Amino acid sequence: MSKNKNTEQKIFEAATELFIEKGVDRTSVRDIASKAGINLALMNYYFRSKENLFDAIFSDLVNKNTQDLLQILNSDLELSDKVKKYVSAYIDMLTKNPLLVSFFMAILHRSREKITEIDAISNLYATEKFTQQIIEEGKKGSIRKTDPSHFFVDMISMITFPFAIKPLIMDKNALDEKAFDQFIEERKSHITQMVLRCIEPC
Amino acid sequence: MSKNKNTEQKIFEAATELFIEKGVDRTSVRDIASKAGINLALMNYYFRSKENLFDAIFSDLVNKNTQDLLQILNSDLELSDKVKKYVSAYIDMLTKNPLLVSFFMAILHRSREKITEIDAISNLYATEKFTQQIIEEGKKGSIRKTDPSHFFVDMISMITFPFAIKPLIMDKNALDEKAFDQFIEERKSHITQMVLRCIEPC
DNA sequence: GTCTATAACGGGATAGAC
DNA sequence: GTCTATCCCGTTATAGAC
Repeated sequence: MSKNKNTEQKIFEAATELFIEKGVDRTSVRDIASKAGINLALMNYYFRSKENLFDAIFSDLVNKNTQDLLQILNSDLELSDKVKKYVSAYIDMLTKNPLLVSFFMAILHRSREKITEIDAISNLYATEKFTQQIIEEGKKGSIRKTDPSHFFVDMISMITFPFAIKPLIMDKNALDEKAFDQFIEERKSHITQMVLRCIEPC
Repeated sequence: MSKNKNTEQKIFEAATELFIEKGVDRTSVRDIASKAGINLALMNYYFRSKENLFDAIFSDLVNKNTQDLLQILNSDLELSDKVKKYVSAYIDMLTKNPLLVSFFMAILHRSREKITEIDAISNLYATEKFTQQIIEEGKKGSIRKTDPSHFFVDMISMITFPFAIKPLIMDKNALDEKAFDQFIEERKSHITQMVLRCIEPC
């Protein structure tokens, strides 16, 4: 945006947008150079290759968009407040970046061999505190005994998957962009109530 | 497999496997021809282009793998039996084709502009009968009043999403293939119980 | 650091013989 | 129908001048 950004940053940002929008394999380095307003040789000067640039971008995207969410999970909040806040913050983040899930899924298919070697990925599931909380409250009896793995998978499935299939949901229910956002907004309380109801003590 | 298969079929099957395994954009027509044991010119003789071949394959994959599931949803089964059977059949299908969700998600990112123009896609949500059932049972009071759109999205999210993030689940929980299948198998009853519990009358 | 020019390759698609 | 040969284009990456 600003003219004062250095070249490396301009390349990085242009590539980020294009990768998310068109996909890595359908974005050429010429596209990137053109969007960044520089020559394509500079791309190779700053990043050694397209794949290298992609690795950097992907790690950055993961880091940037998961820090706040992780902080919530590992906070000292009471469980139901934590779930409510997590669901809401997650959905807000994805609403601001509506293609992020879809892009991430595409990468998970494209690069599944190397995906777990990316350092930033462990950020996605550094949920020890949250896990412990569920186990301990289960022991205390304040919630039903719950498998934290399934519980976590349930939550992120219901939060993120609708973004991945957004075009299908819009088509099926004849929604425009605004109505889709409304549908997603409804899911905040829907998901929260749902997962909390299922761990209520018997 | 059999030597008697005609060429068109051999191309179709080779391409299907490669597309699912490596992704459409990372599969070349030379890869396809080689795997099918024919020359690449034949690919263009039978299908006009790679993109055309892909369209045919994608529609076929959707049709082939959703018919049984749709039949369950639109059957006369009682709601809780229907959900149980649907969840189980869906998970069985995906367990047999473990890359299908991931591939489908990648396509949903790659081809999201044209995805809803594909005829076979409407198969995915021809769920009128199921929808009606939820509304009517809600009115009768045999279940809680439930928004069928959210209910359906919840179900397919919890069923399918774990397959899309399989490498992450395996890494986080230190699972091998067998343990992952076990985790998925557990989800059959887990998901069924969860969604049914949430529509129990108040 | 930034550019132009180009190398080196692989891609999809087609012509034309058989 | 099936093949070989080839076209033509876009791709990533690099060499080398400034």
